[in-house]
Amino acid sequence: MNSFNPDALKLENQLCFPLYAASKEVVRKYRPYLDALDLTYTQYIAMMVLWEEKSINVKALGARLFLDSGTLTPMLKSMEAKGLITRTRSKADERVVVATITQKGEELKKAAKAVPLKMAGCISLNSEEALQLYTLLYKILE
Amino acid sequence: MNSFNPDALKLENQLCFPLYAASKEVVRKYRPYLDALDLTYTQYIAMMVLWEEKSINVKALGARLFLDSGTLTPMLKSMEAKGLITRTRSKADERVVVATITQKGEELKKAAKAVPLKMAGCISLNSEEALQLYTLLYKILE
DNA sequence: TATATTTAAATTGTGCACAATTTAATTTTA
DNA sequence: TAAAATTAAATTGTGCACAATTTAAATATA
Repeated sequence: MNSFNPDALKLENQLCFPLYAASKEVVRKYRPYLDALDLTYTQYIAMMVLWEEKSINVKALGARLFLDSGTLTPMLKSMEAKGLITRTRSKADERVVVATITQKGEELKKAAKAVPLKMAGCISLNSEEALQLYTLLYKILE
Repeated sequence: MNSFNPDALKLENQLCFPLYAASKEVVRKYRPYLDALDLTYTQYIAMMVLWEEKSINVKALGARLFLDSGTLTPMLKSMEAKGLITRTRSKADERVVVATITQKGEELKKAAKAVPLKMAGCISLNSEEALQLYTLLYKILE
């Protein structure tokens, strides 16, 4: 085949573009709620992992969040500076840095509990559509 | 109601997170194809608008791409430096800056034509799922 | 028609994101 | 077990992304 769809390069025919735009819009809508917690969006998803795991090394956190050390190292340092986590080298393997949630980090969870419900109200999908979207997105990620 | 779902703050229960992660992964997959065209992803979606419209002002472009002048001004300057567009002040309204595609910008379309098909091969959705995802994402954007 | 308001870009400043490289520790293997 | 290869974080450098402010032009209104 040697001809191409002439509309293939139209913005409205891209799947990537609404994905890119919707992602940014949703993160933007989080901002006022997260500002109140003094968290950025990236810090918020890192805190979700830490509220669940209590302790995790940089590589494993990166695998969960699809982020590398270039993004995580400065972010974790800033979270440490705010007292939300501690960063310690693993005794068993000095290459590994472990982030551990602090009491202050645990306590932030109380204030964060209201965020998901507030956000749900900002997204114009019903629960069936949300589940459908969730499933399709994870299909891309796997 | 005064109790909350205890799992509401788990990463795996968020819709925002796969949206955020999938968007980044898809943009990352574009990189090798766009590097070959000397375009960033943001420049690529701007070029899609310009291939279609030939000429557009910054505000209208921002409305199409969900981007503001803080992002567009430096990006359009860099596209101008590469010879893909010209930037001119509107005669009718000196506040308005119009980006217009050049011959070189038009010619880049030939090389770009293969990109959408290559990208489609990178996304693990069939055409029905892709349409479903497209529809859900635009529901969020409206 | 002066003055106030609104509007469009540009500028400034902060924080991601990520590729590429570096550093240091650990593991392999010759 | 010494050298090579691998691995985990950190570092470096570039380019978004966006809030907030500034500048300059156009429009509204007193």
